[in-house]
Amino acid sequence: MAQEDRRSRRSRRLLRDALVALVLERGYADITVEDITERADLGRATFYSHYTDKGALFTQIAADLQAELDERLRPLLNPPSVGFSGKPVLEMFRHAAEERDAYRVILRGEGDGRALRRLVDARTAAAATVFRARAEALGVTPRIDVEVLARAWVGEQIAVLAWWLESDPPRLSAEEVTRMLLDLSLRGRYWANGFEGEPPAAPQ
Amino acid sequence: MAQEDRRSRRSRRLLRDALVALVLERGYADITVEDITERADLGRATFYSHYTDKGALFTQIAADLQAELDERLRPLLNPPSVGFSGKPVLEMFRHAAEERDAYRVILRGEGDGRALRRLVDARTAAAATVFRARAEALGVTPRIDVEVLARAWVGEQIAVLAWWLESDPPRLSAEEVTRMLLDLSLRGRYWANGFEGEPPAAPQ
DNA sequence: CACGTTTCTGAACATGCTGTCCACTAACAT
DNA sequence: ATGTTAGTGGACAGCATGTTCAGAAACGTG
Repeated sequence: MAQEDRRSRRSRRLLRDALVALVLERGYADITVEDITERADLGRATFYSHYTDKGALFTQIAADLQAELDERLRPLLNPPSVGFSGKPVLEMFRHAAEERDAYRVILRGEGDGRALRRLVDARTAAAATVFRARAEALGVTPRIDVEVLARAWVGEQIAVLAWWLESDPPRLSAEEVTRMLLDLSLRGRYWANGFEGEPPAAPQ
Repeated sequence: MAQEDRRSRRSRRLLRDALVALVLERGYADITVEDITERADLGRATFYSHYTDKGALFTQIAADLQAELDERLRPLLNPPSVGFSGKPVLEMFRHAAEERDAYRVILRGEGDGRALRRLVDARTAAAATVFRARAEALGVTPRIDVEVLARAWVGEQIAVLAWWLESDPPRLSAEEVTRMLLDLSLRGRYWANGFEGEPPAAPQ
């Protein structure tokens, strides 16, 4: 009743780890299948018995990560609440911290950026849905196009996350960064420099 | 006194255009040097008399574009003004509209995302400088870390720009999108749904 | 433990792209 | 008209790819 042969699991894990490590060191394009199997201490033929090529392994890694993130965000996005708690953002940052290297690979846009685009598109779609639901619940028409709103919001998150994951050691905690992101996003940069005393309280 | 042989200019331009077109069609990784020269209607040997490899051509394209953008932004960023006019953002959007295909290639993160990262880092550095100068001129301490502020602001711009360049035909003009971006960035999403009546006027 | 099954492995192979070289021709600037 | 520079096609070795196969090793199970 075992789900899979232990050797297969081991090999896949080794190949995955080897690819991530090598991409961080030398970049996706400069790596050969043999580099990967050498680092993983496996025969080259073993690679091809698991994946059709380097791209397939990379795609799998990205897809797994994406699925894991979606899984963790699901309970926070469903049902959609009207207020912005910032919980999904914090959860993404925590997930990224746990899977730091894999995230760095993807956020660097390795592999022609397909994986990154996929991630951004998924988060953007989710954000747009929330914004639309919120506008409808409040019976208002957003002064800013929802698509622009969602792209900007996700662009902000991803850009800051990418920077945060590359800084070593991190000057700020996940909680601090996401608090800033949420604050900035809700209240705007206008207040960011201390203009006009205390800014209004953020909504719940 | 001619700066360069007409044939060289012609070949470089043809190779450049061919690469950009092919990358948009099939993606950077799937393209061979022969594909490029075939599309450009040149001999393969000609390619190697101009560039060492595919990456060199790509890097050159990205560097040229970057230099052109920097040139156009220089007068708008120097000297740094205290207020946010949004002019640099609009100028970038206009430049991108003129060089749409080349921008799309770079913003998709083709070529392992190096070119995109370079672009983002340059704009982030410029933004951070402006933010710091502004905070100092006003004698205030920003409530949000300047690095986070700059990363978020540039991430917003780039994400929206990438989306805008891919939409066809564009639903919004460059002026409309940049106005939204500036508005959003200055006043925040808190007001974006029509909360609390009129938001405060943006600073000059 | 003993069994049948699955995975790993190294070697060999054809294929395709790379980057270099060269001799020849065409296009150029003056 | 002339000397110079660029483009061309062909040939070449080098390297990574993806496939195949038969033997060895590790596995799950009863």
